[in-house]
Amino acid sequence: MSFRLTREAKIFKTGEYANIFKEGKIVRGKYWQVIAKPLKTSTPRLGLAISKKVYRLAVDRNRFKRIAREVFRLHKQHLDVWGFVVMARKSKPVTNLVLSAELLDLFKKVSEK
RNA sequence: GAAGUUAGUCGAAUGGUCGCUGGGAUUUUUCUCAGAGGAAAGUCUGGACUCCAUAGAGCAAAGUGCUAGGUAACUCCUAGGUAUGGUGACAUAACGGAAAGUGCCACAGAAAAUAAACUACCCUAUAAUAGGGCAAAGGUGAAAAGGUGUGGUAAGAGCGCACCGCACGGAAGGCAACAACCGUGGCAAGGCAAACCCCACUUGGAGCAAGCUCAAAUAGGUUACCUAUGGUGUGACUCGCACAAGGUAGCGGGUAGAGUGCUAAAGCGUUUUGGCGACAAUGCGCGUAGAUGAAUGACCAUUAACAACAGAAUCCAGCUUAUAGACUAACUUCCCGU
Repeated sequence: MSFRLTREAKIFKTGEYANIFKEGKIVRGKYWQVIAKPLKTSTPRLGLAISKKVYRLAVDRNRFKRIAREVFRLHKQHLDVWGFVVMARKSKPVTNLVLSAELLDLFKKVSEK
């Protein structure tokens, strides 16, 4: 069992993003918003779309990206094979633990929907 | 000891587990090395680099504006001058020109400028006013044609004189800006040039998504050959001439995409020498992120503290702004003790 986050597990192509945005299911939380769609690949895949409009500072955006990657990496064994695009939502600052807990919850919710 | 001024340093550390990006080794999954900042920020200057343009000169536009130096270069830095602020260490400065011209100067005030005369003061005539003299006193304002004293006068006034200030001329000294000092002048019609403007000097444009290389699919261009003793047009017909369609192969342009530019650099540390200094020369050592839907992280433990501002995107030099806390050196003022 590997916790590695390889290139196959990331979304790179513009077309793939557009496809998920167009046809995916949306789940909103307090701090996150996840858009997801089933895939035919062997593993689930992660894409990040943290807007400059939501968090102006690069430091804040990096923090959200890292948390999203970390949560995905540690739990992708238990996730369904979907493409997940993660977006941040504007909120008051909270601890990393709260953020990770909510994101994991959203990952599970979106595939049950 | 307290309060400050200036210059500078650090910006949590160590260990463990799970990861990320790049290089190297091994050759197929392991090992090993490296991996954000003092501002990486704002994109405000100046360069390197790339492409385009370019005979030369000027206009326009923009910028700069005390002096000398430093630098690849600058609107930067250093040293000095002057002015202003501070008891002081020090700090600050768009610091050329207002007798080239234009414009503006709110309110208040008699008057905001070719000066003028409201309340006053003085003289003459007459009564309540007129004519003349004057700018000392009052009041307004950010600003009203030097200040104090003394002589002088009808009252006054640089009208005369002394000191201070100012302007002009000379001038020790200084590379220079400037200026010790000496003399002359009774002394000037304000301010604003980060208002237009004048003077002097500087500047070609665009930027790494610059640019260079490779290069699918589709469409289109072009060349050759084939279908072909074919088709269409011209024509009564034949020859001839012109044109089109399909296929195959080649050529060049070029989109997606990929590579390159891409990190060794006006580099960092240090020795000696020159210089007040910015800095320069010299020897020795080091070899230091390079992503591209974008790495440098998460969790746990210990350290008295769980920490600010904040995340590289072609690279340098600077400027500006943000910054919890900790520390160093020199200097200043005040207080206490010897």
